Amino acid sequence: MDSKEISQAVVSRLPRYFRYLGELKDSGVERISSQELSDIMHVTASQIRQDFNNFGGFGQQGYGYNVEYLYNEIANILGLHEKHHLVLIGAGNLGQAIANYMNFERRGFLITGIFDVNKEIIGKKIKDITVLPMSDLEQFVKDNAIDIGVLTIPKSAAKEVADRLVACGVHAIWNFAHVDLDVPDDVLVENVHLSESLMKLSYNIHRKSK
Amino acid sequence: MDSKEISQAVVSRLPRYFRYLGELKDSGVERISSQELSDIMHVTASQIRQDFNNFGGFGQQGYGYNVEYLYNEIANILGLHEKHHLVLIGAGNLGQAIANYMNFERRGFLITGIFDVNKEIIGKKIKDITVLPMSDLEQFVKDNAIDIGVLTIPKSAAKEVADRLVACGVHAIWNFAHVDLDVPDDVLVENVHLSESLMKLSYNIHRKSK
DNA sequence: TAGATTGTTAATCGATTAACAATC
DNA sequence: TAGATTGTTAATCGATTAACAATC
Repeated sequence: MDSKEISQAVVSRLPRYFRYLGELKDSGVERISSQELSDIMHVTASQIRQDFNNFGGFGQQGYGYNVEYLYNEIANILGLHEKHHLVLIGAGNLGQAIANYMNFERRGFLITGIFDVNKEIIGKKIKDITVLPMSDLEQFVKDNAIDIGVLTIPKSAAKEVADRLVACGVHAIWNFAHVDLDVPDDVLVENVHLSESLMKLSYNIHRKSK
Repeated sequence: MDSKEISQAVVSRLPRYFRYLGELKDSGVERISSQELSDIMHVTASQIRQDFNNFGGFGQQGYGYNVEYLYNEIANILGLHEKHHLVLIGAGNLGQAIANYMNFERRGFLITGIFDVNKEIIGKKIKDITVLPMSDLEQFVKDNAIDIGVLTIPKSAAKEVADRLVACGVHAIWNFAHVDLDVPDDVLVENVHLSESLMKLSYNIHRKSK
């Protein structure tokens, strides 16, 4: 069906379109042209039209785009109308921050299980979810149709836990550990490497000061 | 001096090179060729050589690259040999996760002040640092030569706080709030938009399942 | 209908890869 | 010296921008 592959450059711009369209929708804007959106988002109108047309014709000549319609189409493209069940491995500050961030839930990302190695934390509740020991992981994943694993653990443990997740059927990993995971081709990994982000900032500070 | 501008595509690969070279160094590897590094990192040898040569000739024909030398050069390029003083605004879970992540400190990023609006949190200590009220922000930034502001606050407050930081001289912002900040040209912003990262993962899951 | 704005093709720009001469 | 591997130029590939015919 889908013949041409969409580049990740395009994909990485979709969430931002989605955010702006959501804001426009919430403020009651009904229609918008690529030029108006271009002015607001500081990307070229040409790129906006090219990006949208990767997925089909959402606009109308002489009119522009209907904000609500386009918003929903992008939600569809991003898979935000589907529910996802997540396990979060590592209930430290970062894990808790993610578990408590309600907006993910609103978009269909349901934190279903939380796991940790620390006996002090196991058994406690985070957002109504009891933290379980790592030994329960495989059974839990199978029983709860988990499709995303979130790794908020130190890099030393990340590869082993990733292997365990993959072995019991998880096919997508949101990885906050500062290590590159080595998974089969059909398993998706999305990395959030905070220290790399900070180093980029550092580079630009350093360059500017010269 | 520096005539040609380095593209952000190159810059965003540097931290990863730095990480792998650090690991090689720690495991006692003395020299490495672009081909060997290519095999390990899964990028082309050609790209590795091109990337490094943006900053000068770090290798030697017939030999390759000295791991420790290259590691230090990249640290220099990234500005990791300079100290940075950070204020962290928002002492929730995410703020605490960042404050407690020791590795930033090791690279010269010193969390010097922590601020919050919540009276329950103000006065408490996070990693030996007393959380201060927002009213102290400007004076603190001036007194402590702060050069980076970290925004771990809700999007509703982010723009206003960013303006305050910029007004008192902060020229770099590490922004975790899900909003695009509008700052003067000479102020650097590095965004970490977690929900956009998760949506990208969602897109790829959704696409794969078709 | 006339005006506006998309969808799409063509042109440009930039980034990646390939090739090889320079040289350690 | 011969072999290896860089530094760098040239070729290719892909992404962005410009232009405009299609059409609402």
